[in-house]
Amino acid sequence: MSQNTNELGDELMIKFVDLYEKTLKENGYKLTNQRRVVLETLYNRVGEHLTAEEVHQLVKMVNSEIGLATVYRTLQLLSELGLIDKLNLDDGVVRYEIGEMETKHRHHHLICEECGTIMGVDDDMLDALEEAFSKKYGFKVTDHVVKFYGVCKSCLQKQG
Amino acid sequence: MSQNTNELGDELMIKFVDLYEKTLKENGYKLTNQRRVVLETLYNRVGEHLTAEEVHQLVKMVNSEIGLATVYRTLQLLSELGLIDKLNLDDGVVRYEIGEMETKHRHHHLICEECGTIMGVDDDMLDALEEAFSKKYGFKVTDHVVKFYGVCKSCLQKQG
DNA sequence: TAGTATTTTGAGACATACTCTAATTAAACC
DNA sequence: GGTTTAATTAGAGTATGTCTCAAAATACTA
Repeated sequence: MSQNTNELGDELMIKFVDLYEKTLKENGYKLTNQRRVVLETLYNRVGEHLTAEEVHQLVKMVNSEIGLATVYRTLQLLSELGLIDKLNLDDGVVRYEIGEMETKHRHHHLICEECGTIMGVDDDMLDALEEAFSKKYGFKVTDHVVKFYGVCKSCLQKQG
Repeated sequence: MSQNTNELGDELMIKFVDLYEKTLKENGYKLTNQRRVVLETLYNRVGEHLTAEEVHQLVKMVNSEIGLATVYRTLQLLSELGLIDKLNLDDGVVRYEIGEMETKHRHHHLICEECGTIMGVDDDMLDALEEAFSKKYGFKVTDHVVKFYGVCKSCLQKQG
């Protein structure tokens, strides 16, 4: 049985997994089969915001032996390493997503309160704001989380 | 026994509770004794970021009969009505805070990763950003949550 | 390649923040 | 004051997420 679950030979995915393996190794972690499957699953769902439970369901389709605890641990680890993004919408579940390889992992979210759609938006408009805060409050900003709530384009259109 | 737990006759607090009662009534809710105690407790802790459990502890000092579930419900309700702010730092507990009456309840937070201090910051620097998003993505922003992580002034000084 | 040390995993028990239920109590409105 | 409606209490229940520990996989060394 192949170690790699991607039988189609998707070059991009291989490149992507290689890159992530490098980061794992640099931090003293191993790219296990389970971690690879989680990564590939996320890769196949770029732009979606999945809960640990959802990831577990998807992952089990590839390897039904993988446990929920492993998925939780893996998502947490990948998130700590900055390989994936964690998103908390205050609805009692934490979501994770993987970004495009090229873009920075850090971005904002537009959350539609009508249909629940979550849009990831890459934008560094906040860099200036960070500097302003540094000066004004003597606070050295190292990271930020920004969520915009509102109504998305398509819901606005439906409302007329 | 007095209905009002504030025996000192703090005019500001009375004014404050009156204002909040008005908002509750306008939305079809009653200002019960329990809700008043929760409000007064928060009022006495302006600027702090309390968990439901902490609020419950404080509230029980005034009226030991008040249950935890009521505190949870009250905090949720007040938050929905915009009377208090909800803050999620992703550490498994939701915190609540009450703002000064004069200032808008919506503000940003600076979270020090060294000492855990949470600073509330009133600033409308994001208004411009909201407009930019509206134009760029056709997304009508109605609210936003912004958290800055980093190192606070006093921790920076300690580090030298 | 065999042996050893270190990580990682899996299953399920566990922890904990929060919510629901149903009977009781309190508040609002004539 | 009596009626209606909303709110509260206590504790059982729910759900997300974590911990434990034996077993397995991986990396390291000879």
